[in-house]
Amino acid sequence: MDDRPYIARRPKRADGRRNYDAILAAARKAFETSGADASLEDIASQAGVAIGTLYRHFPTRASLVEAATRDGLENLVAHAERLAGHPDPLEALKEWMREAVIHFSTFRGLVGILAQSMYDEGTPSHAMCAAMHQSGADLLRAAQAAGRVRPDLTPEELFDLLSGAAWVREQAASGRDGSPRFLQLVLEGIVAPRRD
Amino acid sequence: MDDRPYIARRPKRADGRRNYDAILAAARKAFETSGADASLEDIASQAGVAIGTLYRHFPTRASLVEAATRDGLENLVAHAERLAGHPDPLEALKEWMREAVIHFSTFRGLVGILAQSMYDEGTPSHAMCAAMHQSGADLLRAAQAAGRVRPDLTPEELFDLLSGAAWVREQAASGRDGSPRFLQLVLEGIVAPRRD
DNA sequence: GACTCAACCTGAGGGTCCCTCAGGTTAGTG
DNA sequence: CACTAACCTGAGGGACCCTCAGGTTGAGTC
Repeated sequence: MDDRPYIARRPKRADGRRNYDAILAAARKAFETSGADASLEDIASQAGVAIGTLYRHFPTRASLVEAATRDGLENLVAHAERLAGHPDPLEALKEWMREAVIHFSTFRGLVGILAQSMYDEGTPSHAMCAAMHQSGADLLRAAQAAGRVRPDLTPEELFDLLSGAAWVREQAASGRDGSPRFLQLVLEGIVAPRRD
Repeated sequence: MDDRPYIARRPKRADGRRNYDAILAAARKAFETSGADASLEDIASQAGVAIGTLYRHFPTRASLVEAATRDGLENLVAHAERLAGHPDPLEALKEWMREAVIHFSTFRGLVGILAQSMYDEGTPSHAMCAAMHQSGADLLRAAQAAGRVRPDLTPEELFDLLSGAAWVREQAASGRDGSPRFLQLVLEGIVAPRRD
């Protein structure tokens, strides 16, 4: 009947809100150190709460991930709006992409979830991803209109490049990090070819 | 004492070889449909063998993955050697990269394992990855020597690009597949800039 | 302050998967 | 045919997942 994705809402009762916040804090910490497949039972016990309580507030792992990353992605969208008026649309796009890659690789496994959510409605993070898609597409279009980015690049391709860069960054989290270089190469690859 | 990675060897006794092969065949099928984290117990039962037998031949999941993908990666290295004499070194590099991306994304989760193995000795797939690294580096160097690829690109960066492309391909396995386009963009991005 | 009840919490428990290991079986050799 | 190293089995303990029956409590109402 109602197959909309479950988006965790901050509950109404005081004890509910307390636990919700504690779980979220524990989850952020656990995701950071163990990746998106951190043990939910560990998170619950770290939050000082029984496992059933965690499931009450966050019925799926995806809904917990969504709640844990919502702020960061909201900031990303907000930043895109600020950048919309930038005098140099290519520079604006580049800066946004750099920031996006960092957010996408906040913890191991996140970029996979986001890539999944991007085109799969019925996923908790889909709404946020759609908003980001919009932001990225706008910045891209502006840079293309100014003739600064190859005109055949689509927003979907842009996000593939972004996701790839974020994945490389997340892989390299421990050790050699080639991701700034990766994005650099990608960026240099998508600028409009100079006129002959 | 001996912390070399465990590489599965084809066993000596006839029953051992039979089971080894059956497990490998079942594993290939399971990885293909369920990804690298397919259930080992399913694989064992699919092979008509008890779980202990699977662990006897393949003490770790990584060793099973290594055995299941060894052939494909060996082919990739062999292909590189054949391409070494290609008249157009850029075309040779491109073709090899296209093939590499396909092999890296044989099943979901493989490219992550390979990226891990690339710089982590003590991993079953490390030997194969090192060989591939060599192959790729040779083709890259040749294309650079011919002035066809930007000279500042390192082999490590090449493999980051390849892995990123493979990851995007593996993500999109079900549905929209942007991977040929991804690699295309990358390839166009790394060619040497035309002289002014 | 007592009452009410929806919201909330708990943790036992059944399911899946991981990996180990003690004990039984068998292929191949002399 | 006897011997043994190689091989096989599957029970079992541990981690994690997720559900649900039953108990507790915050907050509104009188």
